[in-house]
Amino acid sequence: MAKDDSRLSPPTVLRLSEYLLILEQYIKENKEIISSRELADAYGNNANQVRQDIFHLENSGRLGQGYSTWELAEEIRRTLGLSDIRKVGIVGIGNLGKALATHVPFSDYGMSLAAAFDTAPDIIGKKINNLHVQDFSELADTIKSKDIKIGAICVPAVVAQSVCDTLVENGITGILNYSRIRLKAPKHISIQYQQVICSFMQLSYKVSHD
Amino acid sequence: MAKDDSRLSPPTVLRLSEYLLILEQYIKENKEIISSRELADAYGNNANQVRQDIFHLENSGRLGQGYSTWELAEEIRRTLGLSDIRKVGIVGIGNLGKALATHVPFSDYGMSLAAAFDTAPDIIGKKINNLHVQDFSELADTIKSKDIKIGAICVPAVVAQSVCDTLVENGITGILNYSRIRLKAPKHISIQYQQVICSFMQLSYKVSHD
DNA sequence: TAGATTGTTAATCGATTAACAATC
DNA sequence: TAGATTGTTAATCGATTAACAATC
Repeated sequence: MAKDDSRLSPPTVLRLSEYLLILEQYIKENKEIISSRELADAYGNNANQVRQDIFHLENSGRLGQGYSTWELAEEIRRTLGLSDIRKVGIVGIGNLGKALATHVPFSDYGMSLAAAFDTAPDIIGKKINNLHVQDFSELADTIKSKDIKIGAICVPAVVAQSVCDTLVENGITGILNYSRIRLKAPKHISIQYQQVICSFMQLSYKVSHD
Repeated sequence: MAKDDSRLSPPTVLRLSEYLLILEQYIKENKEIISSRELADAYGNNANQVRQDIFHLENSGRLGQGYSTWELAEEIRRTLGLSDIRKVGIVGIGNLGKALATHVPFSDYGMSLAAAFDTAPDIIGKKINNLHVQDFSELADTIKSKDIKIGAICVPAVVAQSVCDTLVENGITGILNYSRIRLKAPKHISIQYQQVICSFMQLSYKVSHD
């Protein structure tokens, strides 16, 4: 039964995560079945690509009958490593950090927000999403004791690298970087860049070529 | 002189925008020259790819001598359509919208934040980054009179589609979507999805395969 | 000059699209 | 059964990597 374990390509991983959002919508509306055609229409690609993506999962739909929305959602979650709760920590509770902490539905997608850190005295101790913002100096202890493996960096550029270093020293293996600099880290650390200004620039290019 | 005008590929456009951030750093540090090797080291890819990306620009470095940081930056800006100021409007001034409005350095990259909208009475009228938050009902008039072409949607999922429709009706051609739903819009509208939870999921996959 | 480094073509690799037999 | 739809292979397309002559 075990399909060959080779890595999924980044574009496929991205699309699978986006399919999941669509599936949740379907599930909420009590739709139990979705075809590759429907999913493609909702996503904006084509049925061939949807099937090819799903083909890489270990098991999927029933020949000729479409996919069970919740079975497919579950399978995507499992494949993305979201079956046992992944704990996330956010460093920097400015507007952006606050937005992540309050609006990202971690628990709907197999994750949990386990800690939030800042250095500003007027923010430390505040409650946010059932969590007390902790002093940055407690970071090392907390991420070790809570076994947090993913960190989101939402601090100003000048301190981002040092925050990164601290996270790495204490066992974080995945970093989501919202700061505006490239981070240096050992190769075994996965870094995902999420530079807002770059999205606007990409859009600018698209807009100017239509 | 005109190089063939064919579109740059999305991965190339993304990288170019990211190179620009690195170049700005170099320029700030008064470094005038950068080699493909250095840029690749800073970015985390290889010199071949850097040169291949730059090759698609109309003009670039000097054979054997590396690239002038500011000439290359300027050329990237030009290519991405950032030479004449692109006006951006943000809809939804919650934590996320506020973060975009206050922390994204639009003006450093050939853009300008020209308007911000919300529906909450306690937010409307507030000053944010030299801009008064306007009532959503003024959106149509404002984006037409100010000729805003790019809109960022930072509203809750339930109203995102209707905001999108309003933007499209009034001449917006590029949309940055931070809401958690897929938007339906005419084909000539460029939509860039920026779903935060999906970045976390991608990271989860990476982390679980190391 | 010699070493460094670009511009550019060619080769490789990987992702998307197309096609269709198998199945319900 | 016939129509719909999947699983899966093959063909196409595009992006990355390698290589090197040209140039400073």
